[in-house]
Amino acid sequence: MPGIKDVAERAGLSTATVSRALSGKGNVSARSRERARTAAAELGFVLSYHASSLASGRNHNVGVVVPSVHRWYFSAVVEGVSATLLDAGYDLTLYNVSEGPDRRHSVLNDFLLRKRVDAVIAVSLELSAAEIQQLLAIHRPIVGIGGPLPGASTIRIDDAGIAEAATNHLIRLGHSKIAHMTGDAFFEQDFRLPGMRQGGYHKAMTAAGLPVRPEWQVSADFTVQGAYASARRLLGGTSERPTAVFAASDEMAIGTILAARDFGLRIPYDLSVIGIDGHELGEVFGLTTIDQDARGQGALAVRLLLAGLEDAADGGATDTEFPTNFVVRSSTSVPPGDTGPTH
Amino acid sequence: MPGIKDVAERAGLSTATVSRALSGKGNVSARSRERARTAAAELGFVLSYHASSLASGRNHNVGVVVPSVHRWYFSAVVEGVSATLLDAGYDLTLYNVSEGPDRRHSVLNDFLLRKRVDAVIAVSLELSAAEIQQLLAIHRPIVGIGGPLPGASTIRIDDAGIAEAATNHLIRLGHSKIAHMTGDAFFEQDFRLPGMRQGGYHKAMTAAGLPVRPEWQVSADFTVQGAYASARRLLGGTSERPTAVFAASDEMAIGTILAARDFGLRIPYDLSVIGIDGHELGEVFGLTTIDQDARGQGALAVRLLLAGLEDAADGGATDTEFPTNFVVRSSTSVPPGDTGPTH
DNA sequence: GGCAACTTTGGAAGCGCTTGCAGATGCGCG
DNA sequence: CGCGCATCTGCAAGCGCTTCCAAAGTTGCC
Repeated sequence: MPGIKDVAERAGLSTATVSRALSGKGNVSARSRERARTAAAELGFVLSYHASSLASGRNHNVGVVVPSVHRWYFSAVVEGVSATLLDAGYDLTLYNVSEGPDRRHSVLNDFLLRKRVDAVIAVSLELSAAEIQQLLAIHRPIVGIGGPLPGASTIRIDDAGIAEAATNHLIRLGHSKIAHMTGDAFFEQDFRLPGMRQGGYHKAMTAAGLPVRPEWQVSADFTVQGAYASARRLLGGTSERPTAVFAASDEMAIGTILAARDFGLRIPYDLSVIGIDGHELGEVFGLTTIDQDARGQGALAVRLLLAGLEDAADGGATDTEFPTNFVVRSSTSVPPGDTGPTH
Repeated sequence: MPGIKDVAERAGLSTATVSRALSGKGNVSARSRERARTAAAELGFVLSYHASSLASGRNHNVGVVVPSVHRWYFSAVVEGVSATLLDAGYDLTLYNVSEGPDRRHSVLNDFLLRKRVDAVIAVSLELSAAEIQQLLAIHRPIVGIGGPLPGASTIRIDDAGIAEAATNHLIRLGHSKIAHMTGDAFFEQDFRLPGMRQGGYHKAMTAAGLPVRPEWQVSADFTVQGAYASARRLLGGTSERPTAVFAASDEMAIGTILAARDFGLRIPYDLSVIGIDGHELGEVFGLTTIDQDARGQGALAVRLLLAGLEDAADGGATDTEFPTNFVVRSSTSVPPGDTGPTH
């Protein structure tokens, strides 16, 4: 493998000049730059990543910690992160910690702290204050996607607000018997996202003077299959059936629709369903939802990070609210027996 | 940040001994090892990744190239890869090349070749002979998952065989009007997987003396929504309707089931559907399928790779066939009007 | 008890770059 | 024409480890 020395020799320059020429930093005459470039190209030379990282202290590598890349939201975020990072010439080191907190812990200690990454993006992961301090202590910017990360920059959507909006959409259509499907155990590790959305639902219901019936509060694990099981219980039970369901995610909304179909309920005539996410499958099910551009969130996270790395001005922690987009399709309409919206 | 020197000083040893003690390579007395360990722990010392890589030539990092981490199969493989790699103390650098061939190309040149990774795992990506040579030339073992990669080790399932088995399952139930949904454009970049599965279908049909009707050969992009659209055309068209559909993936099978339901077809009474994958949603839909353990494939790939790296005995290219598992659920049964299997 | 054969240790030379520093070169202007 | 300043270049000192080599310490055996 050719080294920078070989290039220098061939170009008739010193390694210092070649290094400057290829990296674009420092003053180099056009002639030298050209020579260095052609020599490098002719030899098929590529900088040794480790050598330059060691010498410069920069890695061009960011660590991404996600609960599970096999889930819709996280993989979408990772795609956004990946594309933006690749464009900027950065590597992405993936830490998929689906095995649980132990894995998360060891990843932090054994990998992230080993000076391999310039920064870390934590998706929907709640790090302890101590963990954040560790990272900040070694001057690694952190950005969290999906919730507050004390001391770090974050990107999040207005969970409470959109949940309220979703609920209000149903209320405005004339519904009063509105159930809510929220998240459960799996998302304990996250930023209490289910709680925030639930809060928005409560707020809207209360503001409209509607009862929040306990038997209409169900939960699932944010998957279609989990929601399907929960929805069967909700809709097939002996208690009165709601006329609308607000699910905290599109996958859960879809699970609910599937369960409803099993009971012969027609969507939206017998049951309105609304979700949150902007899942690709939404279209097939005609799902009304609030689209959060997960890829866009990932891309933004990277841009924030890189801005911070380049400026070196440690910018301080910022908290960015990412915009969402209400998408009305055919899974919501007026309640059964109703003739139109309340006004 | 403490360096190995600080540890050596504190432990009253040389850096050489500390290095050996911490890495476990070379002979070190129990006493020295203990001292080095405690000193390191007390100082919160972690090896600098780049420095040790540079000095040793080993990276403890493998590159994983996938078409898109947002798709079921790839993300499952990545999870398997990730878990196994993390256990072995390796980093995983993710190259998500969903933006197309240009991205794939630049990734290879700008990243993989920069000596950053010890090995690469390519998932369902067809690399050109030249690309493979480049990687092999710099002594980077490659393993491909999902098809033949000339010169590299591969892991794959018996696509033709399971497609044949799936088709035979339908034939044995008494079906003769069997449609096939195969993949399309997106998978051009892959290992002709659709073609292999199609081949198996053809073989089974022909062996049973059944016609392969062109109007029953449809294709989609391996997604639920794509298959849904195709299936609507297949089932809602004017031509005779098949009594069974063999879809080349579970997601496409699910899309087919959804479309069938739209037409009021009952599964499996009016239409049998079988897929391939072992998708989590299979259970909700009662989908009969052939389970390929995607996570397991990822894990195996890593094990092969590490074995190769450790032995340094460049093992040569191996081709491993990964076992699959037939899962019969409720989406397949005898054809309408039939009373039971043929024997 | 002495010698060969191990085991353990430290010195020091890199690994392949980047970058501070100082010298060389070029240019504008009085 | 000479001086000052800006631009370009090369030398050499690292970056923080690993590992070769030789020296020192142990052990076992005849």
